Amino acid sequence: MGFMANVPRLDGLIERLESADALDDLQGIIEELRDDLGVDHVVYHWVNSNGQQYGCGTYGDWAVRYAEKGYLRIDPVVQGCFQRFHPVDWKRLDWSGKAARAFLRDAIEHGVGNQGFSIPIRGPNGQFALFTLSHNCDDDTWEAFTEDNRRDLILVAHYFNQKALELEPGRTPEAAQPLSPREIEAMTLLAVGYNRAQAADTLSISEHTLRVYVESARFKLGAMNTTHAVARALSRGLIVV
Amino acid sequence: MGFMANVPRLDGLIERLESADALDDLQGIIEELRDDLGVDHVVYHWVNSNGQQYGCGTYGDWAVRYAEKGYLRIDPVVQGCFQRFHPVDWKRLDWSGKAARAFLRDAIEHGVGNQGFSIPIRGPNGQFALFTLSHNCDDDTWEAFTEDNRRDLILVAHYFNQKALELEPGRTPEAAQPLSPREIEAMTLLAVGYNRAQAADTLSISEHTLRVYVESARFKLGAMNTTHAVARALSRGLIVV
DNA sequence: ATCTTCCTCCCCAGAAACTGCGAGGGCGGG
DNA sequence: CCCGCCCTCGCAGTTTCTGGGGAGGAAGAT
Repeated sequence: MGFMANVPRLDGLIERLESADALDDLQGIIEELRDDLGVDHVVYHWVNSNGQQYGCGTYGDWAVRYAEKGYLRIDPVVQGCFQRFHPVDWKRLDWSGKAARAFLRDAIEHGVGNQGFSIPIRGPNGQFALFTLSHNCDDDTWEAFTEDNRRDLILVAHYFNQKALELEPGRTPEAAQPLSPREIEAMTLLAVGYNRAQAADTLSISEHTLRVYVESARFKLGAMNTTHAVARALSRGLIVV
Repeated sequence: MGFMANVPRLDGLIERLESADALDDLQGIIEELRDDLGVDHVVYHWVNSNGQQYGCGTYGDWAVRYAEKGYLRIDPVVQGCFQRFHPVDWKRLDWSGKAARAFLRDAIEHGVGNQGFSIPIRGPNGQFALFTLSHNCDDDTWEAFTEDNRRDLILVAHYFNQKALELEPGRTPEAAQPLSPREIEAMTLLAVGYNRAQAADTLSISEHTLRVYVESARFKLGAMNTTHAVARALSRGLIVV
């Protein structure tokens, strides 16, 4: 397999993905993909909304350092992809800011390539993941490579996330519990700045009733207070502001 | 051309999608895709969870009736796809329940095919859309057709949604005034359920100081209260919970 | 037919958050 | 050098939220 080849045997890869039945298989598949592509790193990174992370890939100790340092909060790749729909070249992200530059320096020192290409993927309940390629080369080479493989990579990322969703053990049971229509309305109004009286008035119900909805939603979401509940509902995609 | 052909000229279609610069172009592209595929209907449906909808497709008056009747709330396709990641054949959805069956009967009476295949797509800020094919044929034919075209359809749906996101008028990227590091920490802690005392303690500052951060963030975000501010910070990707 | 879930309404007291006032030191840019 | 922004801290009064009760009707599911 040569240097930065096109995605090879896409069919075979996706078939292997579909027949995988353990997270360890994913690690193997991702390493195979890295070798076939000829890039330095391939990483799948699950950004769980409660701060936990799951990932597999070829970053090695950088992944450990990343988690230890809490880089998730300042990583411009995460920040940028979270607001985008399409795959993004790292060069197009906002690397201004002291923290971002320090992060980048640290990353490169720990073996991450100077080039990167990340595909955001979103699933139900606000799930968010990143499928990332990283490599060391010049801009033109990287540009050509990503353009050639963009569509195939989108598909691979999609199937990879599908399998990861299936296999992920931490499928929070409480996340499955949906909110009732009234609860959604109530939470949405609170999320856009209404206080309880205003929200109740908007829904033409008593403030007490609205309170019941909010409490019910808070219970379902496992939240400690209203702000927490609204944050969780937003993170899980149950409401939209 | 012909009956239910494979996705033809995928490259050309995606190129047309990428060069589209108006929502009307999308309507044309979707009609072309329907003709090329040889299916009865192709529909792109933007489901905003606050009740607003945008769609384009070939449903004609059914789309109007759908909106008028508020079918969004009972449509098993929407309900089912919202909880799923992968494309889904309508047969695999839950059609039990009186409302669902009545809805299905009404749909078929208004020209919707007895077969359907819907691809859920999710974008930033909880955006959710459906890309749907519908047709009239037997189960085996439909099964074979969707299996053959699954990957191409996923890609088309992805690029279609990307363009729809670009062209959607309601995209007001409000000046994302950045929060200071301390403000981000404070808002993040509140978003994960801490109250002000706990958050202040965690940051090793006085509760009053924390309050100042929250007020400052609230002002920057144009929010009316803490809950609102946290919701906005989350929506704009300023904090990650 | 029964059971669960949802929607609606009520009271009260304590805890927490909001509003508005003010103050000082540090750090970087014009 | 001054201006603006960030970080830090205090008091007091008012409003809002939280948590504990209870209660009845309507709809859908088993």
